[in-house]
Amino acid sequence: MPHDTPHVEACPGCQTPDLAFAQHDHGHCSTDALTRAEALAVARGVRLTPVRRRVLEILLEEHKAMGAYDVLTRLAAEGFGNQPPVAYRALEFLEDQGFAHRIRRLNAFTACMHPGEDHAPAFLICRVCDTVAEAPAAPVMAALTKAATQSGFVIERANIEALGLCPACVGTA
Amino acid sequence: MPHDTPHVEACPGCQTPDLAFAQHDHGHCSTDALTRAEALAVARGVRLTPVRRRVLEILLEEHKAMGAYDVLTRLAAEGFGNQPPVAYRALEFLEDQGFAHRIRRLNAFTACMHPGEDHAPAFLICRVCDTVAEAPAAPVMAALTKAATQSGFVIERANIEALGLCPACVGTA
DNA sequence: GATATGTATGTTATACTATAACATGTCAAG
DNA sequence: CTTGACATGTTATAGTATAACATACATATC
Repeated sequence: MPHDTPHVEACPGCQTPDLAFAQHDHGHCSTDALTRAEALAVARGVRLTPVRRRVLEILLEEHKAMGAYDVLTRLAAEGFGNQPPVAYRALEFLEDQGFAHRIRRLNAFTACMHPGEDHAPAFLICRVCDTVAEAPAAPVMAALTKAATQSGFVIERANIEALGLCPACVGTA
Repeated sequence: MPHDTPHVEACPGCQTPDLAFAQHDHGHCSTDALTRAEALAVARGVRLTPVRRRVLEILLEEHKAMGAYDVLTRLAAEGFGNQPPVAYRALEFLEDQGFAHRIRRLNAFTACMHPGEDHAPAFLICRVCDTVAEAPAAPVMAALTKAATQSGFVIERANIEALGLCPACVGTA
């Protein structure tokens, strides 16, 4: 088991929430997330095929929310399919496996920085610089689950997305 | 001030979260929400014009999430404009004023049942019967705000949407 | 190795969602 | 009565997503 240490404890850029917007060694985050995804795919018996893997790499490289058509453009330039379903299918796979997240507010997708860890992602979207941060949302999810349970509703998936101002843009505004 | 009593305390269908999915006197909810919206519009100096008002009525009547084009179809049938911007503008106004909510997961809109009350809406979407309930989410929002604040992020708006099974569909499945 | 089966991808076409841009109308203040 | 702000009408187009079917590729089984 090559991943005894959770990513959040090993990655300086992810260690604390307040660093989520700060500069950090993203190369480390990327390779780590990819390695984890590969291991998880094997463990689950699903196939991280070339297209799927490449899409994940692209999302990791860009390190920002990308539209399906942005991803598709990159894929096409590299000789993969150039029709929308190619991108959407790969993105759907990645989302199903928890390797990427869909940000509905932006009609966009972003790589998950903590694949394999059971986490409820909450996204903080800066309306000025468009930066997206994945915030730790276990308490948020807990509160949501509680509210749902009181109604007898069983949650399977949740989207938690906040729009506002990131630290940098709060300062300049 | 004609609205000393919060809607939630007066509406049997909204009083408790677990009734959100239950049958209730929706006619009451509708007229009440509309009355409140009218009063709020006056108080704020914004105009609840015929189109805007009609869109809100439609959302209240249907009592479910509607796509912009669904709304547009109804508007067109009633002699209002029949071009997309007509519907989108009215819906945007209603959302800005807190009279309606946008559910991004569904690309749809729904009337707010508690206009004027400062509430953070969370939506519980049943993937079987497509019913959408607006759950009380103050604790959820509090947790989200806390997480954001730790990053120095300032939240202006948030979407909290959960997909799963409503009480009725949990039973049959 | 041939073949069957499930899964993944290629491809065409189209459906659905949303907004830009500009013209026209309406209302209320000065 | 005209000016300015806001609302609506209208045309056109941009952007997002999926249905449906054909083909290829993997693995398991005979």
